[in-house]
Amino acid sequence: MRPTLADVAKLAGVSVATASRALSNPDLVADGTRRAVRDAAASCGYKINLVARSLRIQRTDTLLVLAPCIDNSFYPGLVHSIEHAALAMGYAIIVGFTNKTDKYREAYGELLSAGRVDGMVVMDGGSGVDRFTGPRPDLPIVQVFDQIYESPVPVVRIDEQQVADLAVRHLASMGHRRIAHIAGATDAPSARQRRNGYTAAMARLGLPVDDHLVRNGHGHREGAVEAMKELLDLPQAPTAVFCASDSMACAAMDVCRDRGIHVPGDISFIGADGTCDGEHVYPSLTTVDVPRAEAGVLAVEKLVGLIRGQAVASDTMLPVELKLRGSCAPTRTAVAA
Amino acid sequence: MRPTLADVAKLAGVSVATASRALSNPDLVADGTRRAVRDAAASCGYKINLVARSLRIQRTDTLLVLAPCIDNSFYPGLVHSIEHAALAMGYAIIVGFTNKTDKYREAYGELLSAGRVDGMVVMDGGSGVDRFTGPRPDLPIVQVFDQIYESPVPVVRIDEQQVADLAVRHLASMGHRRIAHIAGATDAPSARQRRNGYTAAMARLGLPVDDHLVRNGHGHREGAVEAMKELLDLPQAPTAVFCASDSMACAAMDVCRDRGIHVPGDISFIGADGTCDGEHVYPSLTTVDVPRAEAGVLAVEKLVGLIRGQAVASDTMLPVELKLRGSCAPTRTAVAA
DNA sequence: TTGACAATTTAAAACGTTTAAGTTGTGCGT
DNA sequence: ACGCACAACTTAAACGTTTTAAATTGTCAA
Repeated sequence: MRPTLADVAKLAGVSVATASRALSNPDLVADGTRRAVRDAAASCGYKINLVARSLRIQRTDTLLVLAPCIDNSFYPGLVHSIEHAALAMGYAIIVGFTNKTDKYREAYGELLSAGRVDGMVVMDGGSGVDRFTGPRPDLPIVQVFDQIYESPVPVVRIDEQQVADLAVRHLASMGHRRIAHIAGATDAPSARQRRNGYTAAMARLGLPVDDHLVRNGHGHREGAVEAMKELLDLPQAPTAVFCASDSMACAAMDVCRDRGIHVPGDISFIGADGTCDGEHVYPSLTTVDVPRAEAGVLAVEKLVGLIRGQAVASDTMLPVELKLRGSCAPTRTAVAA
Repeated sequence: MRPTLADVAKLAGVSVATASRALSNPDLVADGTRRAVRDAAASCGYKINLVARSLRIQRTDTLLVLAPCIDNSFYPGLVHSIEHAALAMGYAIIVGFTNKTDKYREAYGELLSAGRVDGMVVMDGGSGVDRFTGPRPDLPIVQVFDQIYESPVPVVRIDEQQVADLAVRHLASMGHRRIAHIAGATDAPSARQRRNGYTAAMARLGLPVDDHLVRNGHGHREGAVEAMKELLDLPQAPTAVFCASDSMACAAMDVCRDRGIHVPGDISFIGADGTCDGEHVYPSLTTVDVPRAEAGVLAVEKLVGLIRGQAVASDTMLPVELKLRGSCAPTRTAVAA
């Protein structure tokens, strides 16, 4: 059997209370006692039982991080920064990948409801606000990017409209007028906002908003491939495409390569998210960078504030910026002019 | 305050013991009582406190999964299968990314030592057997692919020598004789074994083992880029390269593209791991596929067996297989012949 | 009416820690 | 010599469950 504090206490010839203090609150005991207890603990290989500790102090010092999936390269960096920030603040983390299914969402949500974690960072926009029956919103929860819970559950996010605006304006500045959009999963709020942002930006610039130029890529490669094929088969194909994610942009560029269409000579591409996906393709992908690392750190700080009962800003909006790489070029007419 | 079992019991007019039974062991109480307790629980929004439960039953029904990093695309699929298998067997999981640092390894290892999880799946070969001071080896631990703990801590793995053998034999069968190897991180046992396997396979086939043809890619893109440049600058460059991982192979192929060297016309590439990395590059990467999904499931089954005190096989070896794609071609001389 | 027996339910202990409140002992000022 | 402050330690309660062993019911046969 594993030695408990009682064993250590007996070994050191003190009470359990003193043993506890000596190990976790050393200032409160005399030097000699402290040493005796520590020696006793070491000699019998004592390890604290964190479950018992948590029950007593009513904290677990653990956070739950809920991400949609592990295979999308958008989240690793985000999870990483959250993990780092959490550990620095004395919290362990549990990462849960929901795979965008409610079954998993609820399974992990239980951990918060059942007190196994002190708070939760949700990054999973979810397939429908109404269907997600997560933990009660008055528990410590912070959302990142996509919103599931209504205000006042805090959120750290970016201006999704601005993402689209930067992308479209960049393409327009290079002379493009027929700019297409390959949209992300329709049930993700951020994808819908990017789509709206695209339409708004086009209108603002006086560019024709042709419904045929907006295709649903469903947020994954296969969808983007399909969408791109449709775009290329149009009577008047676009000269530029704004994709709602880098992975879709890469897939769409692959379609062009297969058809012998040159990027960016014949057609320009711009992605969004700033993931490493677009870094090692040819040509490398120009994209709108999302500050994931900052978002992660801010989310943790906010969550810890919430847990400690402090007041926290409920809505934080982070700036995005264009990351220029090699997939965009001026139109032929613009070059000729 | 959150309602406890005592609140539910009072509300239902029964004792705490009966309330507990009604909720977690329904067969042991009368129908009416069961209904009364359930109604009471629902009406006051009772949620069980898993920490208290764990303390009492001396189990957490949670497993720890230790992966080296989240950004390497090798692990997501593995973690995924582990997660799935664990949930199916009634276990929750905590995924820890060690980033290959001992600080993180120890931080996560504490969770096992301190009883916050029932067992651990380790996939982190680690930067040195001796430096890793993880949980005691007599706790329930299963290793996947890379070995940190000595036998008898069980391991699920593949024959790393066979990985190299398949790769080299495939290239040789296409007429290649000057076959180079870009090796992985020197401190990872699996990388060392692949390297040895390469040498052995070359020797077995009677091919010249030239020290200049073996380069250390350190397991990451940057290292592979450096290694590939050196290989191309050799007086006699190789006609084929076996890379210890897909990501390194992709990076190495990028170097060739930048230099105008055609793959597979001028030089052939074969990777290892079977990740999606090599799927969407051009040309797509021929590779030696590692059965990650199976390994994950087996590891969990083994771990749960260990936790339940059953005897488990200590060493399971899984077969690997060649996954043919587009990055290998016969040598010019082989074609001419 | 009584005892035996099964079906329910309950009281109380236990899991391993932390901590409020209480005890002891020492030194110091008066 | 007395009381007092203070340091050091201990006792005991508490956290919220589960479960053993015991108690309470009700039923039925003798």
